[in-house]
Amino acid sequence: MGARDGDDSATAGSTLGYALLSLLTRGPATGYQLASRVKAPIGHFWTAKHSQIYPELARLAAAGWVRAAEEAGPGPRAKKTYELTPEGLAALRAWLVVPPVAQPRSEITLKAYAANSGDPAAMAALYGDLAAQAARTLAEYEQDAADMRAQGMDDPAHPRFGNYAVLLMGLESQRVVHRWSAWLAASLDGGAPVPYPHPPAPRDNGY
Amino acid sequence: MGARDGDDSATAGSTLGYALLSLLTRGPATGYQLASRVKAPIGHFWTAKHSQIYPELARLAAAGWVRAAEEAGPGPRAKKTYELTPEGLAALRAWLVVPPVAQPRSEITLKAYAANSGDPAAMAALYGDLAAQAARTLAEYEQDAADMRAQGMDDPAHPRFGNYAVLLMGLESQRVVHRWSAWLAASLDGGAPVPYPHPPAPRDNGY
DNA sequence: CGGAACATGTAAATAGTTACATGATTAC
DNA sequence: GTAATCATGTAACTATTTACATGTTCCG
Repeated sequence: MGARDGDDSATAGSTLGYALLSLLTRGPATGYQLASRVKAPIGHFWTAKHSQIYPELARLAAAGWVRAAEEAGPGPRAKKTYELTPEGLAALRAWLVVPPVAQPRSEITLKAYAANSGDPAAMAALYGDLAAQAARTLAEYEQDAADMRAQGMDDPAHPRFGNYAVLLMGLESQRVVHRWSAWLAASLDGGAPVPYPHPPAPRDNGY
Repeated sequence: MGARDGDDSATAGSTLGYALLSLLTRGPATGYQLASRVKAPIGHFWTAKHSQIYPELARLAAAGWVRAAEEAGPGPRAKKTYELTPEGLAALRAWLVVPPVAQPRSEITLKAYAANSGDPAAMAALYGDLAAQAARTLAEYEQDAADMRAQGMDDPAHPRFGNYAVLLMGLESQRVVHRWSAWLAASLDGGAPVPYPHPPAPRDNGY
């Protein structure tokens, strides 16, 4: 129970709800716009289809966390532009400092667990492709990160600092996928142990 | 449609189903044992509760991908020990070489996206804690990896090579979480741009 | 004129979590 | 004796995906 049953201050939200509130801190948007905003950069770590977004926005509105302004829209229904309310911002702020519990999931790692049961050549080809793909994505992200730094987005005071932080995590993740997939492909191809290319540790920054 | 409707060769499985088949390649097990096997090491990348595992095993048995041997069990019901059938192994092998599509999800990265909306000191504390936790987990995994290498598990011919591959991905992931969380904490604490401590690239291995 | 982008919804199904329910054996 | 471990299930709910449904405007 607990969710949206009259008492707005005790209302609990879903992860997607908070993701939408986060997106609305960048400015008002329609459900349609949120569906595209959810693609970059946070889409690398959380996704949702419009069929999940629309009902969730209705719940957020019912809880008083967002407010909709209606206009005549292109299709048969009214276009609704949502904005964050002060209550929504307060709810978001409270959620931000709760330690996260959700476990990460990775299908490529799951497949690697059963590597012994697969055809070694076919699996080496799969992981070789994944490594190549990760290398391309990595190059893209490195360019994006440089552009962002040029705009001062690496400053925590910049209103879109969060975009930069998420991009850096995406960049690091692609780097890991690249290195690990390439190692796995080489191991399966060679049929003998291949040492993992651990990078030397960078200097410590005190944490 | 297509799922388990009579024609066993065209049967499509769920990701959890394939995860259970993978676990059964390590030997027969009860649902209860699979629920603990799913914890380490693949639990870092895929989890399931027993309430999801039992019905899924029933579906796999109906599809002919696993076979159950019944014995009198401790509780009111019979204990069922499942083993992989040749059809199950064939299905697993077919799934292994299909490029994965599932997007990764990460709640800590999602929270970082909204970093500007949170209290900087509280968020720095949260990410500092996450960095410290990741450092502890990392040390554990490094010990585990060394033990596995001592047992020859880094050889792709070793029957539990997959465990080693998954552990390496876990290790790399913790390294990234540690470095990135510490960088984020330092940025939020300082209120000014902090350069990201990118490690120097290790030598290339051809992929 | 045809297709892409804009715009919003619902229905049905699958996936996953939390809570309920039962009972033996073993270790402290 | 009481808690943990072994062992299996179901019910209810929440989360997510896929498919259905509608209609405009703008670009080529």
